[in-house]
Amino acid sequence: MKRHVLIFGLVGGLLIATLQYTEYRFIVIEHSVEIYGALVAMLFATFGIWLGLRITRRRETIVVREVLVPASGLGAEPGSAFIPNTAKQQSLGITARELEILSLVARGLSNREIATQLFVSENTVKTHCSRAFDKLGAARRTQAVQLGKELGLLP
Amino acid sequence: MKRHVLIFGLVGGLLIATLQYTEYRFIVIEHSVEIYGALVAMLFATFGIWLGLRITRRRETIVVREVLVPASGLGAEPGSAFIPNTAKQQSLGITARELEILSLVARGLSNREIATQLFVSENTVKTHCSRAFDKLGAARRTQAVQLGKELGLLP
DNA sequence: TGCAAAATCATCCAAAAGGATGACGACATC
DNA sequence: GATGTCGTCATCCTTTTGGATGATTTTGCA
Repeated sequence: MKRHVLIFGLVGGLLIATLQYTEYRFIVIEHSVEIYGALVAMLFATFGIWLGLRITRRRETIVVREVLVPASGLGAEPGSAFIPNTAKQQSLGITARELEILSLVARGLSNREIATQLFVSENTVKTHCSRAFDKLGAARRTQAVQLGKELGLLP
Repeated sequence: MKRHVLIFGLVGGLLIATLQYTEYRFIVIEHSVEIYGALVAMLFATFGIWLGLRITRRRETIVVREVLVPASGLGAEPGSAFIPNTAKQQSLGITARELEILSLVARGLSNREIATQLFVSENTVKTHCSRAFDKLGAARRTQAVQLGKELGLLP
């Protein structure tokens, strides 16, 4: 991958150099600038396409998908209950309430639904969400959920 | 495919025209030809790469092999790679593309980020999302992610 | 080669979510 | 009593998401 960029820079520099050199030999021709433009455009277009082909060559993927029958546990591991990472929570300064709301977010509830369920206003939910997102470094609720799961804050 | 060639020609023509036009205004600057060359080169290189990436998108051979696995834990098992529940996916009529976008949603990406990453427009992402949500019976992306995980479609 | 499914893109509109900021009361702690 | 944290709520504004719908293109397959 890095090699390609190198080649790219090389070819670019070479072309520029060639351009500068040939300028003094053929610039006398009328409209040669346009011709230059077209030439360079063609060259780099083909090169770009080639590069695109190169770096995406590994598209021929054979995907073997194994289908498993959902016999017993669907997602829920029997016997092992979720244990929240309280240390991480504290180090991030996430309050219990914020985590509670975060877990409801993770369940796919909207702010309004969460507000109804917790008997608070939607604004309050939004505030908690904002603070939690901020502490997690998330910009969206989906991202917050993902981070929360990665950090062991959510099941 | 034909449209791409058209766009190519159009951009090319436009660039040449612009070149010709600007020539009479800035050609007085020393070494502007080189600058022109570099500019045109850059433009067409990016365009070429884009085109290359576009036309070589997605070419995978999917081999669905039905293997019955003693379904024990569908949750996060350390060391074992995630095996998507293709049966469930098919029964819900969720396409590969939709699932692909769904997995990016689950990673916490916004529609715009997904669009950028997959080289498609934001509208397309939204369409895929809508269809996937519809098939999953989800009203929100967070809910879709949760359902997707419960159904074994997402890791 | 022609059809059907899938993918792509667009527009319009409504709802949800997010950011910034201020405020107020309850409670614990110093 | 002053201070600080937490939970609560609000307003204003912007961005993101979602829904509905239609069109075009690409692709896989019979």
